[in-house]
This record gives sequence, structure tokens and C-alpha cells, in this order.
Amino acid sequence: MSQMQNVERQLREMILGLEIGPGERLTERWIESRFGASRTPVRAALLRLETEGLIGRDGRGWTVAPINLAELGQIAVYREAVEVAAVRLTAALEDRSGVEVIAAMLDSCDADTPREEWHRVGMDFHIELARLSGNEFLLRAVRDAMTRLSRARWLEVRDEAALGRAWAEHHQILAAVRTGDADAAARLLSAHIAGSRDRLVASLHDDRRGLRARGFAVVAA
Amino acid sequence: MSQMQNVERQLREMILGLEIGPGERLTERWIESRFGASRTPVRAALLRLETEGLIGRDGRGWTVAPINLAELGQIAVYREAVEVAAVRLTAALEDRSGVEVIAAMLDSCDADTPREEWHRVGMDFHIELARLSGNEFLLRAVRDAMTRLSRARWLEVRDEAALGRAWAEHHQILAAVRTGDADAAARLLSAHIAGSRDRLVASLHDDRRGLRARGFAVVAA
DNA sequence: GATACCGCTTTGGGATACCAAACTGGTATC
DNA sequence: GATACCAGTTTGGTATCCCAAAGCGGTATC
Repeated sequence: MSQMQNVERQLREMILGLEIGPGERLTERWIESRFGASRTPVRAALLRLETEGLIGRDGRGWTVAPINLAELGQIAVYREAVEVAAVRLTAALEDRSGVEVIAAMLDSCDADTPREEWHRVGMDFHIELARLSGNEFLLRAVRDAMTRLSRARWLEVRDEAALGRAWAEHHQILAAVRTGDADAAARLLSAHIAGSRDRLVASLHDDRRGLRARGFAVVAA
Repeated sequence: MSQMQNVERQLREMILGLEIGPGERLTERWIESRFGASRTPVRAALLRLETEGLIGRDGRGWTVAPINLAELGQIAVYREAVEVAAVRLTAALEDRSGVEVIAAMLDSCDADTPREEWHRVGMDFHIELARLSGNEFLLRAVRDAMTRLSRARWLEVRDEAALGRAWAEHHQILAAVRTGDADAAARLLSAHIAGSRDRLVASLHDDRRGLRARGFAVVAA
């Protein structure tokens, strides 16, 4: 793999994994020495990550995007629009066997599954559901929204019950898609996204003091 | 303005203005000499334009994105999802005075207005309408969709009647938003997008022989 | 003590040199 | 005539070097 893709991937993982905190400053020279690459691939990676919304410009330099509570609400509206459109397309397909693959993916998580895996599968559910629609743009939009939500969802304090509820809602959505009931699938998905947003914003809002104590920049709603 | 933004802007204009044809190969060295910049800003511009979908990788090199008829249909579905969501938000706002600015923008076009201006305003209508929603993500999505549609719409053979019909539909949509009738606005906008797509695809499909004769790569639906 | 000033350092933007892989065109071989 | 092969060229990927501007301290001045 090329250095460029390598730096991009590793840097993205460090940001999403909160090894580099939201709001932290980045210098091209630091990344250069950290990954043993020269500035050319580093700058390419930075440009890519900027379009993903994971980093931004801070005057002349680069900054890891802060956790933005107001943005979370806007993303919820955005993803509702594209995810509902995608699920309606999928429910109208003749061959909806793809939902079984997603159901199996959900069922692969059990009590022994590590938290990172639950986190990843929880996002992949929405991404793979969008992929079934066959529309590249809806898929890209959902993937983009999930990337931007990733850190916030990771920081969310989720109890066992909330996770179980989310998984139940996921299965309900799949069931509606399976039977081709587009309206039901859309309604369930909308409610799921709204609930997800509310719990997420509430959780981060309650804990924003703790987040700031960890050195994370948090922009209020 | 920095060289980087300069190269990016000029190259984008050349691509959107079809001065570089769809499917044409690009070399970093050619861009370098063409704009009098070195490879660093050239590469930055290429990376940015790649994320906009205007250029793509062709093995090791770069290629101007072809006109893709199948993609046009997918974009229509995508923009319907985000534009309808945006217009519903806007219709629910207390202050909807922004629609008057957009109406004035439409009315600024008359029989003497050059075709490029009609083209630009026709896209800006949708972008500005999305901006009124206040949702950055919906706005970005609409702007992105319009950028990707820009060349195809420019190549579309539009008669006077079709343009007048489009403008009338634009005004109808604004009227519905003005009165706060979200359902009507959504319905009108959906129909407008579907009709726009049908005419666009039909026009390009009919003329695809002529397009190929001009050296433009056209991917069939 | 506050502030204006100055020199050093850091940093991103740009330019250039080098390399390996891919491409090209011609040639030799069958 | 078709094909395999080889040298020369082109091209994107990478590493480095230079520069101007911004940031940072320390100091002198009031």
C-alpha cells in the first residue's frame, strides 16, 4: 500500500479512536515523524481527512474537529433524509435477501463481544442497509454521516438496556424491509434515528464537563 | 489567493465549462505548465476535485469524469431525498422571508440573459433553497449534487418552453414554501426533480452520438 | 507593571529533484 | 505478419529544500 493511503488510514484511526483528541492541533511535521512519511503523503492525507470533516483548518494550521453538539442534530436530520430514502428503495426491490446478511451481522454480537465491535456493527448496520439500495450517493452520504458521528457515539455512555433497545429497533427495521413494507420501515427508521440522536446529545451534554477534563474540545448546541 | 485554490478553481471551471472534455486524461505536468504552478498545489487541487467527483483515477493517472447516464438517475434520487428534507425544514420556519430573495434571483433572468446565466441561476435556485433550511449537511449535499449534474445540464438541449416550464415550477415551489405548505412544496419539488431528470437523460441519450463525436466519454445508463 | 519592539523558531505553501513503475515505439525473431 | 522483447520516455509517488508569514519570548522603554 502507498504511503499516502497508509498515513491517511492510520491518522483516521487515531482520530476516530480518540488517540488524538477533538480540538487538538496537528502539525504536518509531527505527522511526518510520527508515521515516518514525508510531507507529500501527509498533506494528501490531511486534504482527504478535511473533506471527511475529521479535521479542519485553524487559521494557517490544522485542528482535529471538535465534538459539536449542534452539528449532531443537523447530522440526524441529514441521515434521516438519506437513510429513509435508501430503505424505501430497498423495500421496493424484488430481491431483498440482503437483509438476511445484515440480520446475521447483528446476531454476531453477543455478551462476549467487545465494545468496539458493538460500536462498529452498530454503524455498519446503517451503512450496509444503505448499500442494499444500490444507490451510490445515498450510500456515500450515510457512510459520511456515520464517520462524522463515530467519535460522539464512542464517547456516549450507553447502558446495556439502551444497546438492547437499539438492536431490537434494528431488527424491527429489517423485518419491515423484509416484508416490503416501505412505510413501516421508514417510520421505524425515523424513530430510531431521532431516539439515537436524543440519547446521544443528552449523554454528551451531561458529560461535557468530563469530556473537557479529558482535553476534548466540545462545542455546545 | 493561494496558488492551490487558484489551480483548483481554474481547473474546476475548465472541467465544468467542458474546455477539458469528459473522459479526457489529465497529467500533473500538463496542469503544472498550464497554470504556471508547481506540482504541490496541482496535487492538492486534484485531490479536492476527486472528492467532488469531477475527476477520477484511471489506474495510475487522472481522468476527467465521463458523463454517466446511470449516475444521473442515482443523483436524482439522492437530491430528491435531501432537497425535499431541506424544503420541509424551510417551510416549517417562522421566518421564511428568504424565499423572496430566491424569487428575485429567478426574476433577474429575462430574454436578454445569456445562457450561462440561466444555467447558473437554475442550479443556484436549488442550492439557495437548501441553504434556507439552515442545515449545513443538506446544503452541502445539494451543492455536491448540482456540481455533479452541472456538465450534463449544460449539454442538455433545452428549448425555450422547457426553460419556462422549469421556471414556473420553481415559482410554484417557492409559493408553497411561502405559505408554509410543506407537503405541497415537497410534492412539487419531487415532481420537478423527476421531470428534470427525465428530460436530461432523454436529451443526452438522444444526443449521445453527437457527444461522443465531440470526444466526450459517455457511459450508458 | 504594562506595552511596544525585535529576533528566533515554527509552520504551512510552494518548488524541485529523484525514483520506480508504466507506457511507447521500434526491432529482432520466428 | 505476428509477437516477444528491450531501451527510452513519461508519469505519479515521494523526499527535500526554500520561503514568507505567523507565533513566541525576552527585553527595553515608558
